[in-house]
Amino acid sequence: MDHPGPTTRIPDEPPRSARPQPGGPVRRPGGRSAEVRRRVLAAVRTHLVEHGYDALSVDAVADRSGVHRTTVYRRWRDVGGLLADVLAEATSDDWRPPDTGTLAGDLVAVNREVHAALTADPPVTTALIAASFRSAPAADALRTFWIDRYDRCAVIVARGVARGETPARTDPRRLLVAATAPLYHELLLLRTPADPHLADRAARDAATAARAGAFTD
Amino acid sequence: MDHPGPTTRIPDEPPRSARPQPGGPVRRPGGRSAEVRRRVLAAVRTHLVEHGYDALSVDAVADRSGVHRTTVYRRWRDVGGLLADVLAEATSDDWRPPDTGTLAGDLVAVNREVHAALTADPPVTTALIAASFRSAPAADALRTFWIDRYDRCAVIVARGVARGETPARTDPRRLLVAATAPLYHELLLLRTPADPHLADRAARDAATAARAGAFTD
DNA sequence: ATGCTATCGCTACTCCAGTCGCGTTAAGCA
DNA sequence: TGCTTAACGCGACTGGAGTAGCGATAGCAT
Repeated sequence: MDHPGPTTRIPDEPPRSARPQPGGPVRRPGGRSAEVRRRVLAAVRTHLVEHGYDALSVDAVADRSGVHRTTVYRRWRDVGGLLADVLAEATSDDWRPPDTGTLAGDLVAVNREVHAALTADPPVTTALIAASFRSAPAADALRTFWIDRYDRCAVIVARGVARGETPARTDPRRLLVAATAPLYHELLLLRTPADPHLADRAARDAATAARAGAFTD
Repeated sequence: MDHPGPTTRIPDEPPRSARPQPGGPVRRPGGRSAEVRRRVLAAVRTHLVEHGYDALSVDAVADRSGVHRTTVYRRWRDVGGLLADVLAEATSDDWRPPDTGTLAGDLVAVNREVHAALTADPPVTTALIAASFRSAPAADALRTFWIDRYDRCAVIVARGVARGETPARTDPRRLLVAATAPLYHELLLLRTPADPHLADRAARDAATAARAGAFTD
């Protein structure tokens, strides 16, 4: 599943105030509004890397980005809104689930992406999930994202059915949740130290279950 | 797994200030300290029922319990500490995992308890989990609780092995996490509406997986 | 009954999250 | 080029989370 992961690049922070250029006005693609957004989101990512989620605040982001705190409150409402926007910026509309040729392979690939997102630096995904318990914008963004991603991944199960790897009546979402839920549970709720085999094991356990007829009524 | 559930009884809130009784001093079993604790924890539960987790605060609990806010901060540190103590009060040292005669039956029984806890009123468990992202006392209490409960449930898997329902090499914790994680994932992270069949399905899916040799390396 | 200690209550304080009103400025359009 | 509007900056404000110091009181031991 597509989450912001370690390959998400942090763009350089632009200068605090753009200086007039020789020969013409300062160029601001997307207008002042877009530049404000770029600076603010860059500040969120940098602050997360350096200080973690607990230290993330609207004031901290405003100070680092040079955008006034009132503007940040006005546009993003709270820390959760900031994180939701960082996620929105980082995720790709054209993301597609992996296609490795086997159900287990696809689930392993998805779980590796989820694992990478949950252990990434900056910890955007874990921060957004934590924020979702306190912030409506964060909860909304997360729900929307997950609905979309679980929908897109249904094709993994359809391929499995087509290959005869799993019964035709397999509930796709139920299987996908079974594959991914242990990662979220272990890393976010139980807070167990990251186990490099966790993602693959959970995926393979789910594939074994599917083959055996689980996830069907 | 033992969570405070709908059967947890809310004791009546004692009067704000105990009045001298005819013929002798006010009786305070456990001393003033114990009475303060009873009143504070009762206030936490009542406030959760009436206003939910978002409205829970140290000041609200102090007002409702008649215990000074400084005392509440001093003893419980934050809202998470309050919720951790409510959990401690409600959980039973002698809880044992269910023993229904089958692996699937045991997992279903555990999952029903987890489901009851996650959908209970007052929502102590969900509140504590939400608070654990912000409060060290809450995170510590939850971790300790879960380590204990997953350990105690290992016997469910041992019985399954003894009955020949699952291979001898089955990893107990991995199976238990696979059975319970979808409930937490759906109800707390994905926030999907409570599905009466969720608990049973997740449990049976895990039992099917175990029978098929999942959760072994 | 008295003294000591742990616990609690009280008030004032700091700091931070969040908001408001108003002026400034960027940007688009006629 | 000028006007209008949207977005931003600024400073002041409110309310709530959290803390500190000190006095009062409950409870226990002598």
